[in-house]
Amino acid sequence: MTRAELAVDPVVAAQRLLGCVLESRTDEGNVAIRLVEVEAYRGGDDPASHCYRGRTPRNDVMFGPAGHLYVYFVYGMHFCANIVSLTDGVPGAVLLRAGEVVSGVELARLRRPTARTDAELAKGPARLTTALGLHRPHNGVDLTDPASPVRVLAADPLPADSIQAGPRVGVAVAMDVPWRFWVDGSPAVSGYRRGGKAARTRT
DNA sequence: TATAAGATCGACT
DNA sequence: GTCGATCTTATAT
Repeated sequence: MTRAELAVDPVVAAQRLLGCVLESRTDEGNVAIRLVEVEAYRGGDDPASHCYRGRTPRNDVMFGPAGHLYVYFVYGMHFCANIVSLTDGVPGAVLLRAGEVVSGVELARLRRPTARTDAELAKGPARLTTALGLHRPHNGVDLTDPASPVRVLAADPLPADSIQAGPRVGVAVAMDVPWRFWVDGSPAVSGYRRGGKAARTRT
């Protein structure tokens, strides 16, 4: 996967990333995951994006070059990972929502002891991030650098009719834009959950 | 300095 | 289906 292929609108990059393989290499071993569910986030006009209100220390990498990893901490206990798209100061990213472990299954099981089936190992953004062993230090790594501990490997494009689209999960705003994309039929797709307790403001 | 809310998960009723 | 855990980040005084 090249930087140029990712330096496009996140809605395009998201569909392009479906089916691609994300590989992480650590001291513990390697894990590779085939992406089956992603979501697009855009700065500026997207109120659900972390960049909506401008550049901050947290979302800084989203303003940088495409192909870098954006890792952030949420809900006091989970990490989520994004792939930065667009560039030239225009922020955008693709949230990695779910995938199928294609290599390093044993290590993924160790990292995800609560998963009852292999399909659950990376079924959800925080689960996927945990299965890959990604943490705060991985924020900003270049996924297109062969020497990087985390990389995206290109895959053959999926047939258009196998890609489904729908509203994003867990966001309380902009629910009318179908910027969540997933591979039809994969057992690892996390499925739709409306914004829960944290997403609801006053009644 | 203080406070509110969050791109979730898993346990429990 | 509903709720609690847990803490960082951003925004308001």
